[in-house]
Amino acid sequence: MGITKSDFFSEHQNALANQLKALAHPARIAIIEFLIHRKTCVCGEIVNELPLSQATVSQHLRELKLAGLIQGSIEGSSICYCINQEEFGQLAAKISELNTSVLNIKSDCC
Amino acid sequence: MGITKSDFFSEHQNALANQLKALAHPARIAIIEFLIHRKTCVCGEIVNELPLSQATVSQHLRELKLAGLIQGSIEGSSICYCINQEEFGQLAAKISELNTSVLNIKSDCC
DNA sequence: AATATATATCGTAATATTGCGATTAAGTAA
DNA sequence: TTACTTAATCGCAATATTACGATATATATT
Repeated sequence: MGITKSDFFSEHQNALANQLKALAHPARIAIIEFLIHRKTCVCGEIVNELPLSQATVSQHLRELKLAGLIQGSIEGSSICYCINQEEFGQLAAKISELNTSVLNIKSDCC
Repeated sequence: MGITKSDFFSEHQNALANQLKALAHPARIAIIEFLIHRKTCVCGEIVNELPLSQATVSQHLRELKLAGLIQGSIEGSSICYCINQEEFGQLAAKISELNTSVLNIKSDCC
């Protein structure tokens, strides 16, 4: 990302930016949508759903996991992934809050 | 961002990823929050609010504008910025929709 | 134990982002 | 016109991301 000056921004600004960044890739959105579509935990099928190599998919899963948006548990020889509903809900709530504030703005010049 | 294989993902996945990416930086969140806090269009003060150079802030504003999240209009010798409430609302709605679907998942294994 | 399957990690090349100084462009004021 | 102000753009260096082949790890099966 280049030299991001995180130190100069607030904790919540950095935290929100990090979670949004985790979601801000088509492959990772596709993963989330797949997990949503299946409505349960998904074991070992995600790689086949994406037009990317196994290594790359694993990396994307890792980033979603690091951001707390998904979680995985070992299930036999494969790994089950599901969305962390709590975290995802909190992220959605933050965006919703921002939007509520946005709706309070009376823009009269732009 | 490296070689992102946008071609292999759907239009809406790429579009959502792009808007999220625009928001996924602490400086750009700070800009949005500043515009929210002021509750009106803001002319020529944004540079002073951020711990970044004028050139860098201008770049961040450009990215937010490109993503449609803010808009600017020339006002004398400076430029007034405000949030594009319509676009921002649509982004928030998409996240909210995703979250609604997430809440429908019954995760029983993770 | 040996093999097969599933996933993570390493190493690396290609590309993108971040940040800033310097410059440009365009309006305002003198 | 000249000087001042404000914001965009250029060019570049530093750093981050993306993607993948190769390899490692860990469990399951034979």
